[in-house]
Amino acid sequence: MRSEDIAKLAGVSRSTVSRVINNYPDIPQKTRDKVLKIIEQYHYEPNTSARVLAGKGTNTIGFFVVSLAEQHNVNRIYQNNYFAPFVDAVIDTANAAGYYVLVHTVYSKEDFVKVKQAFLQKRIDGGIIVGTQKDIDTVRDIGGLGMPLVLIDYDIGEIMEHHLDQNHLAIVNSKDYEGATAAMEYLIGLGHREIGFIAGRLTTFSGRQRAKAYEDALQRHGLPVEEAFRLKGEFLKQNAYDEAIRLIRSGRLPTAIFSANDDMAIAAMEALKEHGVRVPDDVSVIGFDDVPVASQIVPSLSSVRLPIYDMSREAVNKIVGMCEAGLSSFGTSSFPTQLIQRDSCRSLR
Amino acid sequence: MRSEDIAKLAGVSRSTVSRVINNYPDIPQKTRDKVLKIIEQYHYEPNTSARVLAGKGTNTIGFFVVSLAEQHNVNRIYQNNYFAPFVDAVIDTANAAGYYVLVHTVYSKEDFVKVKQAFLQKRIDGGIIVGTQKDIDTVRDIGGLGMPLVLIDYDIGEIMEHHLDQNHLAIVNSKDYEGATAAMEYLIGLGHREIGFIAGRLTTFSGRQRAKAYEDALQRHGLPVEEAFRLKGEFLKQNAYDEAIRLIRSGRLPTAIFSANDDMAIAAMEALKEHGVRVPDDVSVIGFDDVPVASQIVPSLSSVRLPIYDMSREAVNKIVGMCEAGLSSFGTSSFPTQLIQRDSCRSLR
DNA sequence: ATGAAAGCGCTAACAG
DNA sequence: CTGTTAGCGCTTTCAT
Repeated sequence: MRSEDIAKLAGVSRSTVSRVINNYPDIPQKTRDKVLKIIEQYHYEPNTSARVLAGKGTNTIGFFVVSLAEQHNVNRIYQNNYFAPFVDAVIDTANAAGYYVLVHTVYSKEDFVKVKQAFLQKRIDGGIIVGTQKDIDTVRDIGGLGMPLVLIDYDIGEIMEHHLDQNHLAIVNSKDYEGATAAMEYLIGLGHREIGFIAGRLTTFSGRQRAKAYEDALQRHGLPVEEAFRLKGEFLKQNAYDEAIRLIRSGRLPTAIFSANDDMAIAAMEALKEHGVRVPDDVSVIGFDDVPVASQIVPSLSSVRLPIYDMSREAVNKIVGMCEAGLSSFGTSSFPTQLIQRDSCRSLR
Repeated sequence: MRSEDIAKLAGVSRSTVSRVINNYPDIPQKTRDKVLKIIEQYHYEPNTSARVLAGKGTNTIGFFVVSLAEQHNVNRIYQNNYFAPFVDAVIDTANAAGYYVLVHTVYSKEDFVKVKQAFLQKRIDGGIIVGTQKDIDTVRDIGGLGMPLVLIDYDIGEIMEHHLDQNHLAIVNSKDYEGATAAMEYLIGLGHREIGFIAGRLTTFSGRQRAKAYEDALQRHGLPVEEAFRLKGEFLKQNAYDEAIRLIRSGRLPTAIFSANDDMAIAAMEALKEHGVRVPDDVSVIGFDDVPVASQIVPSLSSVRLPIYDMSREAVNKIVGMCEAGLSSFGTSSFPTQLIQRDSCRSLR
């Protein structure tokens, strides 16, 4: 069933059918109804490819989840408590806005060609990327295509510095620095002076912000900076677990550990537990992200809540705005986080 | 940049460019290289809409997640431990097979028109649906379109009974009946005779299978069938929590509870804990799905593991097979489950 | 207010 | 082996 068939059945021309479909104003109600009736009756739906080829948008956005470090992990992002909510929230919001969503995962540099192709082949009107590495090439590559792009968790400084075209680019972040600072102030307020840190991927903006907040807090309060207490977790459970074991074996433990995300905090807690170190009695632990499990484990994990739903909605709104109105809404939206106090931290006072 | 531009630059015709792109055999290496070089050089990518319009496939599959009961829950599927892994596994597998994935959520009957449109508008070559209700209309509607369709968790009996065209339809299930039976046998083997059940949505195939296995097990062992021990959870945490409270207040508890999924089992455990009922000391609990959290809570939850990754891969393989070769691979693939014993069940002997 | 016709970028007979 | 040509189904000037 093509528009021409509808046209014949309704006794009009294809142009008229097209006008009805696209809600052109100068068309009498009578004609409109006549055409609409046939369309209904035959369950006609215009062919998307033809419409796109004739100049319409695809009404589809791409959502790209970048997780380069997890390349060799079979249970990949769905074991990752950070990305899953973004995927769902973006889909929900975009669907509600009448957009289809093409979701693609990026585990390797090569996967990026698929992302680029999605744009270049005109499969999507615009795209959202989450988890981008501090890799200006990639951003320039994709951003240079001149198509609407929203980056979730990216340093606006990078963009400015490299003079990227900002007309179809937007950034959505969370206030990670503030959130991490809140976590540190909380621990310090509880009387902790020896505080360890499990770092995330420093190639991500949030990873760097959280690390910097840790360092700044120590310095601000004149607390000791122990290299041995600084673990490299890369946002991954396994790494955090291994590093925690190493720390335990070293014989010297801090009184508190701030982890750059909950997944790693939980992994570290497992390691501690297995070695007879009690949380929070011996060591306090606080995470980041406030993933659903955080409240379900024992002891429940204190954390910093990330407004993932708000961030996702903002990202979708921005991309839709750019796709439809050609709105060049450059700028960073930064969403506040919230300290969630639970049972994994104890006061030393 | 269009194929014509490439043609000019390479000194050939558009057809030749097309032949190179589509890997036609009868084209000399020299010509091929010449064209390929220009394509590389200009980062040319053929316009998907044009290719599709000219008869090619979209190389895109749709993945539709149906969760009708959660319509009014803001934190929807990403709070759902059952769907999230499917989403990710399908995307991963399809991406690896060179396919793009259009993901859409269905929370209401109206959302189904979006699903139908995705097919009718030729946005996808085929689709996978998970969570379909026992609603043959929907299946007939979508299946009647004549496009490749794979249903995850659906009763093949429904298909047969209604004489649906089976040439482009396949079903992928897990052995829920066997899995639920294993869970029941496990509890019974531990000496439990009063066993409660938290039912899932009986409109889903797995929901019905799990319920039937419960009933059959009781009957087979001549155990009492207490209506009061049969809770209606609809696969939702909140319902399970509320029902558990009701059961506790009734004053009579079974010695064990089999929950049709882990989310509900965990919710029930919370309710029990809040009312001073100890698990597994007072009541043993076993769930289904073996979601990641199951092993992380205290006590760790015994469960039945679902081979989500295998099911997803099979679904993708089937859909890809049907899309590419026009393979009419009708039939049901049914994947075995695995009983996972943890700390939430105790022996009464 | 509506129809005719050109064209979007590509593929696939058909010729040669 | 390669070029010419006719669509694929729709939108959109341009006429009328």
